[in-house]
Amino acid sequence: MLKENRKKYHHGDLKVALIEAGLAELEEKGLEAVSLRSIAARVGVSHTAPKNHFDGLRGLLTAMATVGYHRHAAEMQRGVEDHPPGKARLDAACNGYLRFALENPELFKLMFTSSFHLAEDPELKQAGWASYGVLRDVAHGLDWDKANASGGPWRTEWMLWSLVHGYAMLLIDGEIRREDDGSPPFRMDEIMPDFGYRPDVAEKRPDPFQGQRRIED
Amino acid sequence: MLKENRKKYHHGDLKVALIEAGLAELEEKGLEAVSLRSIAARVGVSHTAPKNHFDGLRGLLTAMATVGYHRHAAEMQRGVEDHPPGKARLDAACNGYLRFALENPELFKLMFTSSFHLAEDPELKQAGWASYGVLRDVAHGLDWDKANASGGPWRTEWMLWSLVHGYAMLLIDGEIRREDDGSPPFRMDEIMPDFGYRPDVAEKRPDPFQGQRRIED
DNA sequence: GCCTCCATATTTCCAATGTAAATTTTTCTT
DNA sequence: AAGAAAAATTTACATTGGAAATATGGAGGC
Repeated sequence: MLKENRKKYHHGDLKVALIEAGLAELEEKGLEAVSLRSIAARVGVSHTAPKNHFDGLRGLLTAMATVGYHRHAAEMQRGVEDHPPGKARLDAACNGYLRFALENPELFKLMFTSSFHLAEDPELKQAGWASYGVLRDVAHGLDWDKANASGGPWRTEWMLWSLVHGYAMLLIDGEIRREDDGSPPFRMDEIMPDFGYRPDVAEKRPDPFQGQRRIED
Repeated sequence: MLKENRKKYHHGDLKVALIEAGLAELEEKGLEAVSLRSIAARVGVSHTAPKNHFDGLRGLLTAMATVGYHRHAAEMQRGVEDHPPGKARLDAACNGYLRFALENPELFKLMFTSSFHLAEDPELKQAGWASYGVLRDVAHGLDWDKANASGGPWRTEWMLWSLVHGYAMLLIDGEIRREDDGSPPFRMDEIMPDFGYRPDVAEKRPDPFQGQRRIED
């Protein structure tokens, strides 16, 4: 998937090996503790070997974040397909969003902290758009703000995204936590307001990405 | 305010001087680029001088984050006092939340990234609670989820906090942005749903902080 | 006023990190 | 087979956070 055209050099597929090792180090040690040298050592190459494949540490983290967005999108999509359009599908997608964030907290923080990666990287941007696109698709037709329609066509999308994202962030960082243990996993409907599904507005909104959205490159 | 009892040693008030220098460096260079050495150099002391006042870099960042929470709470409170309880007051507090985040993005990220500071620091926790308390107070009596009342007594608070916090995070990181420039500042009511104010439920909810909330120490 | 004590700050040193440059090794092309 | 190109290593360097030993200067007792 991320493999290069040429097959076997000294290492074989150092690029993907570094990404995988980086992802492992990331969740083991945390975002602030990952280092180029430890990732390289994990793969068994010298600490300057990654330079042939990535633009420094930031470049490697960018590639890792890109993989993160792909998995993020897949995790949302997982629950979506089992439900018809409407509230159930929205819940499924949001629970996927939360599930990914809580199971991959360091990767999630990496994805959404632009100072750690190269935010202008085309592949990263595309993967991010694709991930947002999943959420956007399930929000399509859901109207949260019937009573107050000002604020532009993306208002509901932004509101929904803000809600899920903020909940994920506050949970990851420990700002929101349950007192009692043995509790069930956090789910989106714990804080989700009552949405209405209005098929009559389902076709009225423009696509801000204009077909640029796709998972695979 | 944060000044110590003793007044003038070699430097005078190195502790607060370091915090102020740290806050300046933070917004100038960004969260990932601040260093103990550069902060110490800015004040004009050796790079190990901070060790007498803080537990390493993490300790200094913790003190900076604590100041950040105080300012955050003050910024929210600023708009609150001009409005009566209800939607207007809520909007004012949330706009304060957003304003602070957008004007102090690096400090905001520091506050809400536990891997950068010492999350168990008592002063930090207290300041964080105080900040949340402002938001909680304006949410008191607002009922967002009339139709669906499951999820515990903090459901509306968590929902509101998630919404504001997620919007702030996505704006700071550039995930949400306007296409056209010369645009007005982001405000919360752009994504805020229609709240209802119900004085009849205003006294029913327990205080999870039980009086621990206070701005000044 | 002098002297001791101790908080404060400095100097020195060290390991770890990211990056650059030059060099070596391996693979590909012709 | 030979030269070119790619991949990886070696060496070097500046910066960082932190530890340890040392110096400094004010506070309080006499």
